[in-house]
Amino acid sequence: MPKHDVVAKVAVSSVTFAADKAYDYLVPEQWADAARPGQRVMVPFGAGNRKCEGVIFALAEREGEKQLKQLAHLFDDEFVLSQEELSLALWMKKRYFCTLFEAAAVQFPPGVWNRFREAYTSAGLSLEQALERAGTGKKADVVRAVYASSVPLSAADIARSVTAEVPQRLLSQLVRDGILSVHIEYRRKIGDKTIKILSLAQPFEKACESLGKGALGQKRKQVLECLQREGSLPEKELCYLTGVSVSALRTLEKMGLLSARSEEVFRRPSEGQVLPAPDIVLTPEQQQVLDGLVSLCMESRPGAALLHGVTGSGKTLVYIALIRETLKRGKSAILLVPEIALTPQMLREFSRHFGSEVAVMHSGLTDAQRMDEYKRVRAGQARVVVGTRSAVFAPVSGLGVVIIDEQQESTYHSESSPRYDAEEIAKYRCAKEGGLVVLGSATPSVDSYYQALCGKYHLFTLSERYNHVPLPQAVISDMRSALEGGGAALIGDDLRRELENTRARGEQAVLFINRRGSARMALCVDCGYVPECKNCSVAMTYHARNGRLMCHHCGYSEPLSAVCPVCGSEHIRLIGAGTQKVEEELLSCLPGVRVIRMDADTTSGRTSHEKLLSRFAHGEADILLGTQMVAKGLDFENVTLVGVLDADLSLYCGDYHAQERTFSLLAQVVGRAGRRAKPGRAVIQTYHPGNEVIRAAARQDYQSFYEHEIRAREALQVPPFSDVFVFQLSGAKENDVLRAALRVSALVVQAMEQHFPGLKGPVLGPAPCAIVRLNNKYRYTVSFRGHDGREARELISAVLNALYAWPQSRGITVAAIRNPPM
DNA sequence: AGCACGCCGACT
DNA sequence: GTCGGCGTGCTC
Repeated sequence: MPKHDVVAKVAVSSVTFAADKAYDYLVPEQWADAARPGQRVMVPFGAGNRKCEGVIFALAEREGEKQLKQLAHLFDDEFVLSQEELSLALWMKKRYFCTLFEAAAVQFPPGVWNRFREAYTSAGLSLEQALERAGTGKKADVVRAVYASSVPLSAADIARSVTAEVPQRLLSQLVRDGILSVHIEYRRKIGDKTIKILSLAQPFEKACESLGKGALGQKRKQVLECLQREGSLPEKELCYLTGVSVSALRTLEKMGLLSARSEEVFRRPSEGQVLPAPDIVLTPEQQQVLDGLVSLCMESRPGAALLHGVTGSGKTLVYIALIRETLKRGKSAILLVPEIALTPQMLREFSRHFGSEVAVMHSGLTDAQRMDEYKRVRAGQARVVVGTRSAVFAPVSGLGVVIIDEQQESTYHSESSPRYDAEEIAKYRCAKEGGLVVLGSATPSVDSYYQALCGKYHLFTLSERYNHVPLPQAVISDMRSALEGGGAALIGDDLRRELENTRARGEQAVLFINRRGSARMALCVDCGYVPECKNCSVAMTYHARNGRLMCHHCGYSEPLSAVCPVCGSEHIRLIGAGTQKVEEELLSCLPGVRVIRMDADTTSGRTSHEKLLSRFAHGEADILLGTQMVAKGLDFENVTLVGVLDADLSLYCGDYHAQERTFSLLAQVVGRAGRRAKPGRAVIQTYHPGNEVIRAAARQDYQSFYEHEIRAREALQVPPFSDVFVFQLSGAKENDVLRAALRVSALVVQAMEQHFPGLKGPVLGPAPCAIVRLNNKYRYTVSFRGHDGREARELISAVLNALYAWPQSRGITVAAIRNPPM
């Protein structure tokens, strides 16, 4: 009997919130010296002892005689969370109501979690012996599959090869009976990110011969036809165009009808051509802000600063100067940007200033690249991290400053568990490490601005545009008159005139269409039927490029039918002002105009996006037309006109963020015009020309927007005056979800009355979410308002635990969110 | 979430 | 008689 006395407290994946805690495992002697807190492990978990990933949170002496399981595997010590990171995970569990494992896992570079798998091989018996021991039925099939394979198979491989579900239990039994053996296999080192390009392996006619007749044959034929037309296509693209699944393509590949090759898809911005860093020349105003920020950094408890700079005031230059100062003091810096702003131009800019000191972290990188960057940061080779939301966890040492650019963007809130807010994580880290949080924006969130005015944040303002370029002159164009004149024109007279003038001067224009308005739906004119997604309660969107109706939420698609499935009518029309329709209208009112369209139809890959932009930059078109994606971060010398086609569409929807979002979007779009020498103009088309938000955005007048909005917030008692807590419930059966939501509501009321007298106030809901059914799950919310603090968090934890303890909550998942974005 | 244990109906 | 349906309780 070996002496085991070291116990590891492990956060285990696949544990639900209800059962979440650190589980005790014995550390086998072979690892007794190697095991450390923060290390990744595999553990047997649950009745089936299925192998789960885990993270050691602590090591302890064994106490009591309780039967404990052993760690199954201790991973290498390449990626280990520090004590601080483990503490952060504990804090995140309390704050975001996630599991310990989830909170720990986000702090590792993504690739580390899928570098291994459980692999099954023969235990060395002959096939006859093995079959005899295994018996008949499914077990025999599994045994045959594994024994026939020359390479180890994962559970998924086995399931695929016997074309049936294979429960873990069955595999465990076969291992226990000495028929199969299992080991953990590190997969081949992650290579460069590639995409799969498919093409016909045989001449089209010949390939068609081997297809079946039925529906399946038809679908396959479509794939072949598509390739015949296009030559070769990326796998994803082929799925999009034909609506078949990836696995269906794999089958065709196996049948020898398609051939595949790999192509590298993304390259790190090359470090070879590092240009000398240009001198930073700050305006007096910028210098003053910089001095203020730097002196805050010097304080022992720096806190947070809000940098409010109008569009074009040169915030980026201040960031760069601030980071430089931070490095000089021997500290590190993190700059967070919204996904969309992370353009190659911007990265190049940072490389020029900081060279190899910059590490980039965002989802466009391959896992291997992210791990490399992670290692460079941890080793102290890169002390400047530029990245999106998750870069806030970058393992820098001596954190001097975290800058969050365009701080109001909702991309800083994670939408899946752990639902963290990067800004809060930044504050937590800076509070521990003595760093400064800088929130930068042209249109700060109302909440942050309020905190700044209260003195909770230090407020800095950049009110002059860099080089004194004047703000664009914005015109609000009343579209109601266009409506009266019959026909719902998309381009009003004001905008048309401006477009003509701009074109006559040889300058360019950017037109922006709200995403909500760009959706084109199918409609049966006779019975009013609108095709909905079969998984979600939303109308499907028509995509001209593949002629299919697609669901933007779950990815389901079907061909546009010429006949109404309800009444049999053939009068199916497409409605909605898609970018394509706008393009048609542009061409008819400005003959010969050159338009580049940017939307889901024209930009499927990252490269096509960039290609379109560079074509526009080179003057290959007069007008760039697109959805949100044209609103941000673009900076073209020759663009002097910006048009917003439907400014209202995001105003009157749903929650209390709508006004703020609309203002921010419009102000950014308007700010795009005339950023250099030439003066800019903007036309905002709206059906509500008197709306305060739109008028303020046209003037780029944040102050008056704020004054207006803060009063509304006070009246509604929403942030910053009160916090909003939302329980989001979802499940497959609508009645069950509703019942659970009612239960949550009752539990909250009860808890308030009995244990949390400090929290009182109306409990709202259950209310259906905007999209009640999403991916075949029904969704309801329950919410209440109150001040955030220990009490509120304890109440939520208590309610969640009580709900999970309630038998009828089976099959229901609940998330609790404080002040949800969007 | 999985998975096992347990208790009821339709099959060899 | 037993294979397999899904109700309920636990996971070191």
